Amino acid sequence: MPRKRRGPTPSRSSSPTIRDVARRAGVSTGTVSNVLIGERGVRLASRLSVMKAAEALGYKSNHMASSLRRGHTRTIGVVVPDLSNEFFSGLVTHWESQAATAGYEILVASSGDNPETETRRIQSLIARRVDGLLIAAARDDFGAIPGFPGVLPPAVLVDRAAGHKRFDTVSSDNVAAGYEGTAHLIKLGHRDIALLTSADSHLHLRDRVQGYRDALKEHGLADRARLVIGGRSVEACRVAVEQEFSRPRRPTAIFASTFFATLGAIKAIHSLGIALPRDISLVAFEHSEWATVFQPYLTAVAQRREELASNSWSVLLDRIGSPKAKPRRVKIPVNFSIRDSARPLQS
Amino acid sequence: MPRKRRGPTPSRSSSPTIRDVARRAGVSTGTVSNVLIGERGVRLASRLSVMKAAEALGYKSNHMASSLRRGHTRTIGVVVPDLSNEFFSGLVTHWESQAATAGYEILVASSGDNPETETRRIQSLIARRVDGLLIAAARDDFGAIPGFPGVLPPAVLVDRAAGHKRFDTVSSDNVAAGYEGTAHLIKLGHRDIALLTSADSHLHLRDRVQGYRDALKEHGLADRARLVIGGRSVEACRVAVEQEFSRPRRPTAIFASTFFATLGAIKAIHSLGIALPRDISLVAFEHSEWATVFQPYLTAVAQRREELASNSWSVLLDRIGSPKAKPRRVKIPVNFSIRDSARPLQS
DNA sequence: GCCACTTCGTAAATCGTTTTACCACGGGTG
DNA sequence: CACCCGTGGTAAAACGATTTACGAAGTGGC
Repeated sequence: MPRKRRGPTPSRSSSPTIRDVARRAGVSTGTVSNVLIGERGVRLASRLSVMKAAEALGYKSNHMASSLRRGHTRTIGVVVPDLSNEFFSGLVTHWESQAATAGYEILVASSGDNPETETRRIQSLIARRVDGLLIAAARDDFGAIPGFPGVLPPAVLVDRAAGHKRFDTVSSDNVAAGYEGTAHLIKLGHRDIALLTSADSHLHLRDRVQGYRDALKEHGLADRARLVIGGRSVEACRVAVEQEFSRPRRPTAIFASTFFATLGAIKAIHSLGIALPRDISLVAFEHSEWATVFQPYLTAVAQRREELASNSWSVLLDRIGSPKAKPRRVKIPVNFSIRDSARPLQS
Repeated sequence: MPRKRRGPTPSRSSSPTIRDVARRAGVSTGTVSNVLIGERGVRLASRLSVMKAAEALGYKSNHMASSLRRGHTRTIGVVVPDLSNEFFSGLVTHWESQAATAGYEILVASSGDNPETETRRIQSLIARRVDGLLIAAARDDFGAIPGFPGVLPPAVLVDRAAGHKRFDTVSSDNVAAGYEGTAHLIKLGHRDIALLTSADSHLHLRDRVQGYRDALKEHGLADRARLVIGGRSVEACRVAVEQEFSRPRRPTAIFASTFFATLGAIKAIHSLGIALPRDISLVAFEHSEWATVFQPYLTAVAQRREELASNSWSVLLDRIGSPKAKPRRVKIPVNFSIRDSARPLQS
């Protein structure tokens, strides 16, 4: 009783659908799908006519519909504290390129290093049913979020929250970073070394402090530790350094253990009228092309962004492939480059 | 004859659906939808029970399904040449924050400043049915892409391809930028001013050159133009400057009209052993926090990233709202800051 | 008491794919 | 010739939401 036909659906002005293609090629939508996806064999004649029809109509598969049916979106959510920080934009750049070659797209979200914002942004990405999440977390205690670990899609914690119990993590060896920079300064004869950091709230920052302390202790300088906690801005770090310098015994070297700390320390040195590296030595944390034009050329710790990115990407894909596997913990060494901003102590 | 029930669908381990919520609350899915969207009135009792059920189940609306039905994705595609360039990552940062507050998400794609890659990436974003596109284009002639202008969703061309006929455009006033920097150097007494640029292939770069020429002409120096085309990397620009300095009459000032040009010029100046700003003056293009610690403090043109970003965002939303309106062309002034790297010419 | 109108709810259609279940057709085999 | 099997095709059932069409109450006016 085929009298009562399907509603007209008079091919709206919007994109052509698989049905339009099927109609034009004189086959069913199933066949069109098979041609386009290549799951099942299709006779050459039909295949050709489908392809011609698709071409003629300028057909583009609707990703929404396809995702809905297949149950995955081929989309990865990326959450970073601050995209305008070159370290994170570098990570995202690498991820984007990995994604593009693997047929994925990435949704990026900024947390502003704020746990509440981060939670909201992650929720939103989950609602969009991302296949996976790459997170440079704003906090170390990820499991504590109500209802989180359960419904979270496969996720990898990058750079932050190393060694979390329930997630895969990929991060730099921050303890070694702190150790190496400090040991270098000690070897140059420095005894009063200030470690400048942005905050003591994050594990990865505390790890750098740990490395600093380890190096001091190893050289019998444990009681010489001078921890300066600036804040999460260049200005805050500058102020902190200036204050430190107003105290009785001035440090002869500064180890700036974050990007903000690096810029803040340099600013303070300028404003105090001290000569770098003659009057003070500096070991920096940096990721920027600017560092190559800065004088003196900075002795610095640099994280291997590319390795961090590519490792976390493949760990995430593995995790998507086998959700049940035991969480992995990848640690990436850092590069330490000895250049001109740290000099032997003049006695 | 309700004997033959619907298939069981025994609530897989994955996310709960609206049907699960409906079942638990003892209402229909339509009602649940009405509660959650708030389109139609629902009695308080039902509303409450729905909300309780949704809460208990941890229900999160499936964005794919909803997009498919509603015909929009609340997703904006963002295409930039290079995300690790601070200028673009700054734009994306602002866009992301606008998006987050407006309930959108952004898909980011890098073109590598390569037209073919750009086309591919845009096609992919279109397949994902983004509601709009923010594009810092890799080319000026956007209409020439086969089959493009037709199926393209609402799009705004940002920073590049200013004044395109068929698209909205938002960009800096590059002619003014070129003019202002040059005029400043002329005012300081310089007559041999080299303009260093990365390429002559892009309109926005040619505009800066235009401003440079305008300023020269206005001061009767039209025949003193020295255009140095470096390349799209710091190194290429450095080499170009060094070559320029090996020619008979050395310039007394450089106007670096891109980010790469700025870094390249500084590197060249260092390697040539010239003193900045004593022996040579420099006007830079910059966007980085590093510039604030660089000495001498750079006299520089800076684009207003935030205005660029917020303007393009709202133009895009307008365009989505009224697709038929005439293309708009927004031009944003630049900031020119006189600081220490350009000095009066010593005669 | 009857009619019109509002309010609230439901079933089913729809969005555009993919995939399942089934069928028709030939060709080979025993 | 009967049977089986592989191939290529189709109709229809998903996927999970929104929205339409319609019906059942309740309310108020006359």
